[in-house]
Amino acid sequence: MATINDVCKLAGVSKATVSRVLNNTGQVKKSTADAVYQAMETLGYKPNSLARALATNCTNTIGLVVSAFEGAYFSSLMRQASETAADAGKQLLIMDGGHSEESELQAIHSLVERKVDAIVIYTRQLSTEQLAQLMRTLPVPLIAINQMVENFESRCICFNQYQAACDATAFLLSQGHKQVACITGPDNSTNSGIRLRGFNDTLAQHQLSHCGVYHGNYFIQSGYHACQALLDSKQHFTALFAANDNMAMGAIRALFEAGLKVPGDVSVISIDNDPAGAFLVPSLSTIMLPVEAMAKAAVEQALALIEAKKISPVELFSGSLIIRESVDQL
Amino acid sequence: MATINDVCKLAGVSKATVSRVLNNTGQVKKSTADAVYQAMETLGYKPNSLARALATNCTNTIGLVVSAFEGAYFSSLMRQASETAADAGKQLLIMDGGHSEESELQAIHSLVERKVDAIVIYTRQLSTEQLAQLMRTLPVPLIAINQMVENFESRCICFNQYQAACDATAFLLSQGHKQVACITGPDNSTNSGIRLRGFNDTLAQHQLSHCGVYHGNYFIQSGYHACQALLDSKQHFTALFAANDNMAMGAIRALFEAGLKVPGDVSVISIDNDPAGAFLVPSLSTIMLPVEAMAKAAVEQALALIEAKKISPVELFSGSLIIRESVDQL
DNA sequence: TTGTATGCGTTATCAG
DNA sequence: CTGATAACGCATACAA
Repeated sequence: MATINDVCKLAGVSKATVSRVLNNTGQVKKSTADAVYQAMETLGYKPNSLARALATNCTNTIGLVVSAFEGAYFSSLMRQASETAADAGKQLLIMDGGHSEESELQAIHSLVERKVDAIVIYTRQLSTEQLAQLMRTLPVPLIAINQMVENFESRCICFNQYQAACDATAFLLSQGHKQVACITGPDNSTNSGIRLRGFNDTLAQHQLSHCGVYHGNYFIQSGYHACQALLDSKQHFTALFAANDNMAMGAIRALFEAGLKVPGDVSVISIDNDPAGAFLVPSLSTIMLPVEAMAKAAVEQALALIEAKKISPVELFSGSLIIRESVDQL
Repeated sequence: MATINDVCKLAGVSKATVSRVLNNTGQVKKSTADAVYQAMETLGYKPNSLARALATNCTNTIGLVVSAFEGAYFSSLMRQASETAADAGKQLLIMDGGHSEESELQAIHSLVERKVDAIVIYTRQLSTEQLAQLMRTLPVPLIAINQMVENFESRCICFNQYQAACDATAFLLSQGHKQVACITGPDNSTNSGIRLRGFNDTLAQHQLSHCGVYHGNYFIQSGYHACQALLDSKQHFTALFAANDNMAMGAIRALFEAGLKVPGDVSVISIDNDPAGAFLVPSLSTIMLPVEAMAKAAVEQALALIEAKKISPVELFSGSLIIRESVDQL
């Protein structure tokens, strides 16, 4: 591995000059610049990013903490974040936040130790208080996806969870359903609670109440098991609202195994718009969650904070209803 | 951010001593060690990983290049690689290889510049010659998943693609099917070609030939479109072999839209064992691809190479048939 | 336009 | 057992 010193010798100049032509900083005579380029070329010189980072205190890296690698949601999140960062000449360092509060905190601190320039986190474990504290004390900007932190609104990229749940539920009601069950996320999850509230509030507006609420963990198996529990309860229902597409898929399987047809016997709607949903049989009605736009916004906000630009607040992202086959009129 | 110098002053010792207690290298009197610990504690000192990496030429990071973030296959790959690396005290730096040869090469070089200790790559673009050259010239160990490179067998983690395709096809034939079509991967992909060969060879062994071969790109949409093309060809077929679960899902949707029942009219089998396949209606028969074991093996092999241990060759991983509902007897 | 010298935060090799 | 001091590779203020 050739270093800057090797280039110096071959080009017959000093480190400072090489550094100048490397970074286009300061004036360099064309002829010497050419000599330097020539030397770099023949040596196959690549600057050592570690040394550069140590000297400049800037790694050109943005950290991303996700709470899972599985599922279309996180795939889209990672892809878009990666592309947005790349477009800005930064790299994305993806870390698994694991499934506990400690592991998420550890992931953050690990990124801090690695001197990333900013951190974007999708958290399912940290409270808004913890996030507020981190935003206050961390040596680098922290952007949160899907958590609203008071006094740090411009660092929060949020989706209108409540509205999405309301829209999904309202659509079921508009199709004549009056007996609606729900599979939502974990008991201790803020967003899961909000979606549940949207569901219940919408029912209440129509003088209805739910036919059972069960909790899953957003994975497909949990939807399957939650739906089995729902069926075991013998509560009659003609429609089901699942808090995400994966759980809806699991639920549809459980309904099928119970001899129930979708949407003939039970209509199903959920949230996310996993691309696979369009190809299922029946295809899945859902609320489109603009995760790519949110990921892009999160990284762009992080980039702005790195540049110490004045950060403009971010819009609240909202979903839109996508009607497919899994919901039928009663 | 407290540095080692701050710790020095507070503890009243030299950098060397602090470094010693930090890394458990050399003898330190218990009392001074305690003083150093105390100082680190009160200052909240965290060693700067960049400086450490610059001095030791070791970043404790392993690079992983994937060719997509989407799909259960890569999710499992990333998760397992991440966990295996973490268990060894290393971090995983995931990079998108993009969809071209150049972008894959760029990802590799980007990781090299970042001084990762080793690189694991799942490539769909690089030829074995290119990989051989990289393995020969790169300053860090390179491990390839799903490509066999001559003279570097111990750096290749491979799946028996051929056998998997044979097993899948043979199962269809064993169920009495004689008119079998195929949706495989891209035309220029080695593995796609191998799977196709396994398919054709197995048919030939039974004096049969295929009822159409179409190419997709492993995404669900491509399976859908490939199957539509197949249907448009008016070739009659009672079974379909798809090179991965995603394309099988897309194909099933296309069959459904054409009024064909799975498995009543057409049986479908594929390769991967995406966890979602078990929950589809009908559930998907497939060949289990042990991607997690392979990811683990890849990272472990990388770790061994970093330690300059003598690397033992790696087994050829093979699949196993998983029979579910999507295949029926003729 | 170019070179010198210093610092970034560690590790590691010496002496003491 | 401990402390100077020289790397590691690069950026940059200051001189020339």
